[in-house]
Amino acid sequence: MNKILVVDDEQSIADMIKLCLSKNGYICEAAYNGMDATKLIEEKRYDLILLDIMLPDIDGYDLIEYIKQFEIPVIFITAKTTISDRVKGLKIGAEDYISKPFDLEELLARVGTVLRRFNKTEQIISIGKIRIDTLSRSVSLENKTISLPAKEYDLLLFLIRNKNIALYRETIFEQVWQEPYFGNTRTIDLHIQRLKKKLNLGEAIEAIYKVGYKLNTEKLK
Amino acid sequence: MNKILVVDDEQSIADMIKLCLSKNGYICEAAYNGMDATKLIEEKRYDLILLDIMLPDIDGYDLIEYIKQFEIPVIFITAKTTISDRVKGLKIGAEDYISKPFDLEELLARVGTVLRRFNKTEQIISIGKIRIDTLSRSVSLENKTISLPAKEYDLLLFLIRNKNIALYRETIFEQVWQEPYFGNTRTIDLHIQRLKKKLNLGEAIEAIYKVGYKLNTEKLK
DNA sequence: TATGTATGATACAAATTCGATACAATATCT
DNA sequence: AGATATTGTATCGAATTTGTATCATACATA
Repeated sequence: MNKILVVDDEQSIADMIKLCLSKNGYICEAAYNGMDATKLIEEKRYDLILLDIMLPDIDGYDLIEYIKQFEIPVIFITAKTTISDRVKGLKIGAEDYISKPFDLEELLARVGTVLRRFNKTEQIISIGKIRIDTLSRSVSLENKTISLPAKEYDLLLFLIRNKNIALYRETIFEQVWQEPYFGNTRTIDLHIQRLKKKLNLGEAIEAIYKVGYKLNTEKLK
Repeated sequence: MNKILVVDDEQSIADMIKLCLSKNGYICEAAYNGMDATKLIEEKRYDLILLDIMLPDIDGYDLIEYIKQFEIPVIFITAKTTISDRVKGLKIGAEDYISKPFDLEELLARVGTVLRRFNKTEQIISIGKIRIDTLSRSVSLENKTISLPAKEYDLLLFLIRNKNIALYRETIFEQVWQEPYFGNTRTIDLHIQRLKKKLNLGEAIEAIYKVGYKLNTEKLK
């Protein structure tokens, strides 16, 4: 469970975000001004901070400077959308930014991405003889390091996080490739084959005819 | 089978939603005002309620308060899209909201998500000696895994979800094959036969002369 | 009971899918 | 830039699924 702090002086917005995140499996707290935020950050270990740059008492850019020492990733929430603001935010150390008014779906997606990027989720995943270190993005099979390119790694992680679930090609593509799926492409199949070969998953990754694939943990050797 | 109540004073919209949900495997009823809604909610056990907040006789926010005691998740349908409305809706206990005009696909997706979140969808379906895991898309008979191709699997699920109901070939075809039915084809019969054979359903799947088929659970061994 | 039609059974043909391989296009690194 | 690695497309063939055809049998109804 990841802990997230929302900092926004517009209480309604902070609460909405908090509610949304809470409903989606995060532990979430809100602060309505900069001072409270700093106190909370010192007290607790957050995995991510959502920060409105326009705060009444403290300048958001100062606050992010302060947060840096704790090595907590930050997503900017901002009404300002000029390029220069974005640049300033990102330059100064924000991991991402999102402009008001925003879609909660979008927010969730970004939160997920940043948390994953910082591997605030599980660090070591072991399954069968495969071991994944999400921090270093390295994979080993029977203690021998296997080098996996980005897409194959992402696909593997997705399969493992959804093990024993029949996954439609569409789902796989949209989650791993992050683009809409129009069918009639063999890209997924190719990558599946490569994974099977490299990690000896010939048995465990089952093709589901006309549907997609499934990682069957019972067939792991 | 999930039961869903749609509450909207715009009768055309309520009916459209009802039709859409019915066609997609939900049991759906509609209420066109708040009073009728409360009566229905007391009578029957719904798995989900789609609620327009702008009702003529009862305030939507009051209605949701009333629904709380039944622990039924609610999705707001709203024309209002201001942040403060969303906040109010979510704060007060709605699981999600969807703004008019909305896409029926989107509605279906959200309905599915909320039902899943509340574990209202059965992941495991057991019927007689047959057991289906809808997540892994696997079927077993007396604990032996039976591999079913896509169409047969879909057909089986449809029969089970509509057990003890006489199903017209037309209905079966349009639901399982998702294309219009022009008759004069034996496709369904074939698939029925294959299911019977593989799953020992010779008795239970009854042919209804000139109509179609019925899965009779009383004749399950 | 006779008759026309509907369904069951079997065989077979058409269509689709998926694994394998080769290779071209991109991206990354030195 | 050149080399290397990654990523995706194209093609082929085997296996599977899916649907049609055919014949036998069962059924409803007159």
